Amino acid sequence: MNKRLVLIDGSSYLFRAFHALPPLSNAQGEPTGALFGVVNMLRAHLKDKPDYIAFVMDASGPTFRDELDPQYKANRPPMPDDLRAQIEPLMAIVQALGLPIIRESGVEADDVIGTLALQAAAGGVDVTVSTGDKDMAQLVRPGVGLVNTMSGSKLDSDEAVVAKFGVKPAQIIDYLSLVGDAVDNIPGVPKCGPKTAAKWLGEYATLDGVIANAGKISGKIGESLRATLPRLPLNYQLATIRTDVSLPERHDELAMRERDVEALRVLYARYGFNQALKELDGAAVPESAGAAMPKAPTGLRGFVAPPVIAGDIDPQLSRPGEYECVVDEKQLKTWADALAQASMFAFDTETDGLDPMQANLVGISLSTVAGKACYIPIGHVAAGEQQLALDTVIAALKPAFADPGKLKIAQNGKFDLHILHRHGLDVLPPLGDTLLESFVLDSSQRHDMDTQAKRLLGMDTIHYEDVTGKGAKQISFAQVALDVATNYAAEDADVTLRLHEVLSPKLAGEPKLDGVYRDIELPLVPVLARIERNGVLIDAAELRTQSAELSRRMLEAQQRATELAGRAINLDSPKQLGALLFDELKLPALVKTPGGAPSTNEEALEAIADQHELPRVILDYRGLAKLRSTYTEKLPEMINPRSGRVHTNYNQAGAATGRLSSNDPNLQNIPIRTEEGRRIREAFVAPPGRVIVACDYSQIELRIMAHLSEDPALLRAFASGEDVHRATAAEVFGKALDAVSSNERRAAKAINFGLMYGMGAFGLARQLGVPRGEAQDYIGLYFSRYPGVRDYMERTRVQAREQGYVETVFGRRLYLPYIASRNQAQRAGAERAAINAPMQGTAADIIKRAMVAVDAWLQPQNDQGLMIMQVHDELVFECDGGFADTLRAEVGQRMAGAADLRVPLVVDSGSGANWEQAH
DNA sequence: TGCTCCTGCAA
DNA sequence: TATTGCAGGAGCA
Repeated sequence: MNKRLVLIDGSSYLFRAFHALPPLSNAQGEPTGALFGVVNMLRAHLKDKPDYIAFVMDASGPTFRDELDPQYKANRPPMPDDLRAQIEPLMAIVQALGLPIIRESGVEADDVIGTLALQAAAGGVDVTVSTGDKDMAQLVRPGVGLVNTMSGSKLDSDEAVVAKFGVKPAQIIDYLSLVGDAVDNIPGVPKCGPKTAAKWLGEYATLDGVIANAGKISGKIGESLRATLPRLPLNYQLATIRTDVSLPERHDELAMRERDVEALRVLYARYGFNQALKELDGAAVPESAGAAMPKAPTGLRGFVAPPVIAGDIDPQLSRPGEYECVVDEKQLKTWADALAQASMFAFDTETDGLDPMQANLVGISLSTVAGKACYIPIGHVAAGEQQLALDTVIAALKPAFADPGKLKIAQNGKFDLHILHRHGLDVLPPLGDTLLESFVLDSSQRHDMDTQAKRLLGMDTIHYEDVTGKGAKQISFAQVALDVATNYAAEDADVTLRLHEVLSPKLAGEPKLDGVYRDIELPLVPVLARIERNGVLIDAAELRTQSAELSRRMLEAQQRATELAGRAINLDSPKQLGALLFDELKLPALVKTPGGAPSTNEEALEAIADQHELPRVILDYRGLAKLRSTYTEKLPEMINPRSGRVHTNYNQAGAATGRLSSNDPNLQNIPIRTEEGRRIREAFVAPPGRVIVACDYSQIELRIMAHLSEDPALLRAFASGEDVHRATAAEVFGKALDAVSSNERRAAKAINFGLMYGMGAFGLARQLGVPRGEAQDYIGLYFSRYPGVRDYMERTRVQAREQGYVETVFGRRLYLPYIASRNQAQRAGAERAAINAPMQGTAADIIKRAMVAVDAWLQPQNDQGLMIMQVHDELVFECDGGFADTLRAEVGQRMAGAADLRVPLVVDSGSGANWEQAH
C-alpha cells in the first residue's frame, strides 16, 4: 500500500468558508465562522490519518504572477477585516493540531501544492489535494487527486475531470486560458464559455492548436478569438501552476507532530468549538459518530452553533443505501406496514414526462429510514407480470399518505402531488420539501437534488440522464429496466430523507427562516398545486384571429422595410439590422449591447427614428412579431387537450427575493402596456356563466418602503389615502396637490420606482429624458423631503455589508456575496439588489400569505370560485357570475389583512368576461 | 441539438 | 449606470 500525502489549500478554504458560512462570533465578539469551517474540514482530514500532511497558505506580498501581469487579481476585493482577523487564530489551531504549515513568499499556495504533489507522486506517494479551487484540476494525474470537502466533490481521474470540465487534466491550463477568470481578472476570449472552450480543445487538443487554427473558426466568436490571440500566451502563463518551486521541506518530511492538547483546549474553548472540545476530552471519536447533526449550543454564551456545513460532512451521511424493488403483494405489505409505523417518510414519483398535468405514473419510491428505500414499479412497459397494478399500490399506500400524523417529505413535492392526485392518491399535510428547505436557507444556492446531495451529504447520485440517456436517444423512464430504475428511483427517496435530516436541523437553528419555511412556503405548496391544476381558459379562436391580423401587419412592415433597405433583410436578425442601419445607412450607433456590439434595441432605434424612416418600421415590426411569436401563436399550443385549459408551472424556488416565477407558459408577462398587447388579455376568458375576477395590491412595494423606512411624509401620504405619486410630486416640486401637472406626476412616479431599484441620477435622467443635473436635483429634493427613505437605504447598505445579507419583514434572507467586492460594478450591483430585495421580498411574502388565506376560504366554496393565476401583486380568479361580489369582498379582505404594516394595504379589484375587462 | 447573444414582455 | 424573472429567434458548430 502506498503512503499517502494530503495537501490542504488553506487559503482557498478560508476564503470559501468565510463566504459560505454565517458571520458567527464567539462570546468575545471575535469572528469565527470561517475558522469553524476550516477547522472542521481539517479534523475530517485528520481522521483519515494520512502518512504526510501539510497546510499550505498564501504568504503576503506580490508573487511572480503580479510581475507577469500588473492587472492580475486587480479586481480582488481587499480581505474583509472579519476574515483577516481569523487568520492568526487559524494558524494557531493548525499549529496546535500538529500540522506542518507552509507559507512561501513570491509564489501562491497553488504553486507550493503543485510542487509537492508532483514530487511526492514521483516518489510513489498517493497525493490528495484538498482545495476549493478548480484551477488545481490541472494537477490531476495517476497518484494525484483533488477533493473539495466543502462541496463534497472529488476529481481523482481523467474521467472525473472530463466529466466536470469537458477536457482532460492536461488541457485545463489551455481551457482556463480561453475561458478566463473574472475573479483573478484574467480576460478570456469574449463569448467563449466553458462549452465553447471544451469544444475547441476537443478539436485542436491544445491552446496552441486553437491559436494555429483560429482562422478556421468562423462567425462572431471566431473574430472574438482572433482579437484575443495576443493575450492568450500570457493567460497560459498565469494559469499554469508551478511545480518547480524550491521549498525548505520535502514531501516526506511533512509528518504530523504531536498535537498540543492543552493549547487546543484553550483555543477551542475560546472560539466556542464545543463539538471539537468534547472530542478532545472524550479521546477518540467513534467512527460512527452517528449524531451527524450539530449539537445544540451548550455553555459558552454568545456562540451560536452553525448549521451543518460541507466541511463537516459525516462519512456516515454518504454511506450507500439498500434498495429493494417491490414487485409482489407481500413486499408491498411490508412497506405499507413500515409506513404505518413511521412518523415520517420520503417519497418520490417517476413518470414518463415532465408535464405534471399529462405525465403518467411509472413508479413510486419510498424511504422511512435513511439508507433504506424501495421502488415500486407500476408503469414499466417491459415489466409484464413483474409489477403490481396501480390500484393495488394506491390502495396500500393511501392510509399513510393521508395520515395527518405523518410527515411526507419530497423534493419539489408539488410535482409529485400533481402526479399522484391524477392517479387517485392524495397527499395530505403535513408535508416537508427539501427543495424549499434549501431555498429558504439560502436562496442563492442551487437546489436540485444532485447538487444538494453532493454539497450536504458528499454523495454522488445517479443522474436522470445516466439512466434514460439524453437528446434524441433519450428513452422514457417507463422503458428503463427494473434493476436500473430501482437503483435510481429508490436513491431519490433515500437522498430526500437524508437531505431532510441535514436541512431540518439547520432550519431549526434559524427560527426566522424556519418560520418562513413553515408558515409561508410549506402551506403554499398545495395552494399552488390547485392553482396550476385549475388552469385558465384560453380563447384560442380569438388568438388565431389576432395572429392573422398581426401576420398581415408584419408583412406590410416587412415589405416597407425591403423598399427602404433596397434589399431583402431579416427583421428578426439584430445582426443584419445592425449591418444595414449602422454600416450601410451610416446612422449613428448610440447604444451598445452588453457584448459591445452596436445595439438595435428600442432605445437605439427611437434615438435615430427622426433621421430615417426605417427605424420606425423596424420598431413596428418588432412589436407585432413579439406579440405573435410569444403570445398569440404560443398560448393556443399550450392548451392541455384533457382539460382544454392552460396550466402554467409556478417555480417556488426560482427568484432569489422569494417571488414566484411562472413558466411553460410564463403567465406573469402577458402584455398590458400597449393597446394591441392588452388585447391578448381578452383571450383569457371565463366559461359561460362564469367571470374573471382580478384583485391586486395598490403600490405594495412603495407601501413596504414606507413601512420599512418609517418616513413621516411617506407614511402620511399612504395613511390619508393620497395618490402617492402626486403627493411625491407635490413634495418634490413644492406645490399643492391639485397644482401638480401630469408631467410632474410622471417624474415623481419615475423617481419612486427608480429609487426602489437603486437607480441613480444617470438612470433617472435617461428615463425622464432630462439632463443629468436636473435628475440629480430631483433626487436631492426627494431625499430632503423624505429623509427617512434616504436613511433607510443607507442603513440597508450598511446592514448588507456587515451581515452579508438583507431580510424581509418576515425574516426571509437574501445573501449578497458581492456586497464587499472591491470591483465597483459588482459591489454597486449588490447594493442595488440589497435595497430592492427587502421590498420585493416582503411583497412576495405578503401575497404568499394572502394566497394561503384565500385558498383556505375558497376551498369549502365548492368551485363557485377558483384561484387561477398569481402575477406578483395580483391574484386572478374564475367564479360564478353571481359569486363575483362576494369573492371580491372576501379576497380583498384577506389580501389586505395578510400583513400588519405601518400603512394600510389597499386592494383594488374588478370583474368581467375576460382578464382585460377584470382590470 | 445545444449554447450564446440579443431583444423584450411583466411586476 | 434600475430589481426580479421567462422566452423567442438568430447564428453558430
